[in-house]
Amino acid sequence: MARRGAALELAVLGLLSDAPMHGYELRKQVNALLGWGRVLSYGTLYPCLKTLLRQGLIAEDVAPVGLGAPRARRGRIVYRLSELGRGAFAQRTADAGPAAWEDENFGIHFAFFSSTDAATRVRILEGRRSRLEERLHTARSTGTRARLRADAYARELHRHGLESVEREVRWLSDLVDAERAGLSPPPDRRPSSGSDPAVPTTTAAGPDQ
Amino acid sequence: MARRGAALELAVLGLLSDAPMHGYELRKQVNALLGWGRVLSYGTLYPCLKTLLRQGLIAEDVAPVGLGAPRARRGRIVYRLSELGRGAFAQRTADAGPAAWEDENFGIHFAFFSSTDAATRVRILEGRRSRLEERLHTARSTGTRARLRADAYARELHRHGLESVEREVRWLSDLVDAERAGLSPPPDRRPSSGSDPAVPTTTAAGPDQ
DNA sequence: GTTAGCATGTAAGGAGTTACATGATTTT
DNA sequence: AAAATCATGTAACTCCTTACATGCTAAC
Repeated sequence: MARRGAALELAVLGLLSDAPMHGYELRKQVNALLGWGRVLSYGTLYPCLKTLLRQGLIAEDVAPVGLGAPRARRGRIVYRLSELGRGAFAQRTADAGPAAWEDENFGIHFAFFSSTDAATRVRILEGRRSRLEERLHTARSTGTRARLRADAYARELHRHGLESVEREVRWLSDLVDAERAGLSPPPDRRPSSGSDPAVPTTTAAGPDQ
Repeated sequence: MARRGAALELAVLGLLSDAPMHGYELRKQVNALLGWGRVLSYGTLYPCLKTLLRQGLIAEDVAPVGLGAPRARRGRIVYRLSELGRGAFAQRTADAGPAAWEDENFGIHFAFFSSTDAATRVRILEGRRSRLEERLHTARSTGTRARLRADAYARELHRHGLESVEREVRWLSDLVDAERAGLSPPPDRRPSSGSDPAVPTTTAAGPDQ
C-alpha cells in the first residue's frame, strides 16, 4: 500500500482540506510546509492534480474572478476536496504503518497531525524513532570501515551525522512524552529552562515564494 | 559542468584512490561514508562503474584469487584508478563551485577533504554555509503562510527544521574557524568543555552491511 | 514599455530504486 | 544440507527536475 507519489498527494489533500486553492498557491504552500531547500516544480504538481482529479478525490472549478478584475485571468482553476477526497485524506492520516515513518513521508504526516487521532500520532512518532535508532545502530557498527577509520574528515562527517540523528531521536522522544501527557499540540515553548532568548520571530512579511 | 551522477562517480574515484576494490566492497564503503539511511543499490553502482571504465578513469583486473582458494570466485573484478582517473579525481576535488555545496554533493566533497587543498576546503565550507543561510532566510519569511500560522504541529515542524539548519550553520562556522587557524583536520574533540562523557566507540565489529 | 509576478501546462531526461536472474563460498 | 553472505549484473519503473511553451496583470 501507499504506492505512487503518495507523499505529494497527501500534502495536496491536506492543504485542500483547509481551503480550496489553485495550483500556483498550492505549490507555495507545499514548499512552505516541506520545502526544505528543494522546491516543488510544476512538472510534478500539475500531473499529480490530474491524477487526483481522475480518481475523483478533488474537483476543479474555473474561477471567473470577481472584484475589480473585468477579464478572467486565463485559466485560474480552483481545486477543492471532494467528499471522496475527504475520506481518502482521513484514511491516509490514520495509517500508522512503516510507510509513514520514512524520510519522504514522515514530515507530511506530522504536518497534518491535527487531523490525526492521538493514538496514531504516538504510533507514528515511535515508529519514526525506531527507524532512526536502527540507522544509528548500523551507522555505529559501520564506523570501522577503512576510510572512516583512517581519515579525520570522513570521521568528522560521520560523527556529525550521528549527532544529528541522535538529536532527532531526542526530539521525537520529547514529542511522545508530550503526547502521552495529554498536551496533544506540541508546547510552543517548553517550561523547562529560560534558555530561549526571545526567539527572533521577525517575519517581516517580505515577498514570499 | 558536473553533469551526470557526479556525486557517485566522485565517491568511487575517491575510494579507489585509497585502494583497489571490487564492486561489492565499494558499495559497502560508499554506504558507510554517505549512506545516511538510504543504501546504494547495485543497479546504480555497476552502471556507474561501466561509465567510468568507458571514460578510462578506472581499469578492471579480474582477480584469479590466490591464497587457499583453488577455484576463481566467478567474476570478482577488482577496479583500480587509472592515471587519467587520478587526474579527474584531483580536478573534481579542486572544484569549489556551487555544485560542491549542494546537498547531494557536499558530503562527498567533505569526505575527501584530505585530498583537497586548504583554500578550496574553506571556499566549499563557506559556500555550503551561504546556501544554508539562504534557506534559513526563505524559510523564515515563509513562516506566515496559512497552515504554518494556524497549526501547532506544522509550526513545530517548521521550528525544528529551522533549528536543524541553524545547527548545521554553526558546525560549518566552527570548521571554517578551525581551517583558518591552520588545524586543517577537524579536531577530534574540541578542548572547550568536558561535556563529552567518553564517546562510546564500542564498535563491536559486528557483521557489517 | 518593460520587468516582475501570476498562472497553467508538456516533453525529455536524470538519478535512483526494486525485483529479477545467476551462481560461488562460508558458516551453522 | 540449509542458510547466510559474497559477487555481478539487467530491466522496468518511479519520482522528480529542467527547460520549454504560453499568456495575463500589476508595478515601476
